[in-house]
Amino acid sequence: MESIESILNDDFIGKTVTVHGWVYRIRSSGKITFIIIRDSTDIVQCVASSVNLGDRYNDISSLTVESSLEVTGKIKKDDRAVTGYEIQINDFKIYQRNEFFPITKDKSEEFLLDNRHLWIRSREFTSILKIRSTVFKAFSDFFYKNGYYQVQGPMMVSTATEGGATLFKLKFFDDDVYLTQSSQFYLETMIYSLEKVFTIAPSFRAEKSRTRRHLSEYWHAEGEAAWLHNEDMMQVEEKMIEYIISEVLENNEKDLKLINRDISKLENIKAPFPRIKYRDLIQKSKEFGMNLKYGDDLGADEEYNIMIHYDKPLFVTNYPEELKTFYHLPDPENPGEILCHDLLAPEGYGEIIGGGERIWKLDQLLERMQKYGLPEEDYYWYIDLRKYGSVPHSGFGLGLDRLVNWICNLNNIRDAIPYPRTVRRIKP
RNA sequence: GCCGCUAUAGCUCAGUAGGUAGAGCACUCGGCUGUUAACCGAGCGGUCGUCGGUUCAAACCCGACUGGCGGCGCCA
Repeated sequence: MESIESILNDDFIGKTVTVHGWVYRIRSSGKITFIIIRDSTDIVQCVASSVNLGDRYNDISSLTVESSLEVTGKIKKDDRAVTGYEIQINDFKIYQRNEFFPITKDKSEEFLLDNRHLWIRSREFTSILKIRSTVFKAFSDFFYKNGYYQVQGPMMVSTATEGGATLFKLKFFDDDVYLTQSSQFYLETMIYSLEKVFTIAPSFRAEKSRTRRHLSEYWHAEGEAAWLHNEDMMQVEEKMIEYIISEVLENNEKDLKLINRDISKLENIKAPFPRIKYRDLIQKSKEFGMNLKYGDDLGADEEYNIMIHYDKPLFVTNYPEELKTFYHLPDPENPGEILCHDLLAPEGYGEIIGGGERIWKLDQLLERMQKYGLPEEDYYWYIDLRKYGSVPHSGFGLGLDRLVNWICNLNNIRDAIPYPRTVRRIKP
């Protein structure tokens, strides 16, 4: 048995091969039928003729799209075939003869989402999922290569990380628990032994967001490292993004072409990435056609207006403390600012990473928690980390689906994940 | 939470100053030995999202509800 990709070259001309897969297209003209067969690697045109197959010809010429089969035949080079070669069928085995496949050439967004379990077989989706696979692998590989350990936190938690309003609540025996929004705090507990850790885990946000860059369940890649400061962490992240993209370029060139991605834009993504302080960005906002004042948060429109001017990702640092949550370390040199960073992706995509240096001194953390009205009892274990051998440390959270969305230049984050969960979509 | 758009055949869509519902694709049958989401002929296919209102008459006008899509806020 050969993969389709492996037989599409001149070495196989004249040889007899067997491939198996699914009917991608089928066209019949009486005594000759063209069947395009698809497997996970590629597609190939196969020719069935009544002269070769005799009585069995009708069995194969009447097949329907997505029926599964195995064919054996000799390979011929032919420019008329979609991938340049074709198989002259002289034997075949049908595994399943389908009723008609529901997805045809006309398709609405809603229909395709309802039939996502079938739509993911499409060539575009297959390529996106291959790229996504590379992104996940490259993320892990990068951190393994840099001495990080992979760890896992719980998905069911009793406290919020970001804020109270966006948690999914569920019953846990007699108690209420929440689905995690971030594994950050649990990663922080592990740096005191492992020093450098990362995780890939789902995070859940009950925000009723109706946008093309939000999911209710998304894949969160997080890292946390002892002894690193904000700038150190940014250097790790830019190398990580550069590595992931270089791996995609190396392993998925065919897939990027199939989805019509402009590869030169990705080839340009090399560290270091530019950095700008929030207050400088506010000053510069007029150049980007906006009139922002200090204290304004960067919304989707602002990120877009900024990032269409950059061809590399951009770090925005030193946000005012009011714009971010309680655990960020205040900048001793710039009162009112914190040592944090967001990474905005180019081509208008916007935020893909949020990170920064964490407060590591006990009194400072308690003071900030009080300001935010957070109950110390619920966070006793997080507070304990500042009592026993506390050290400076930094971390980040990356939205892997957002990264895939950008790398594939997709229009909607839904198409960066096989089964998107949004406020309006829980099936299939 | 707020704003906008949308719902007609299995799928994509048209439809009318309010008067018995239409095309393409898919499917079935027939034809075709070089197709490229083939082509030609015939057939099959609808309680026009649901409920209510206006009217002699509603897919069409009005209201409510439900599903879906997009935008904002929030974030990754």
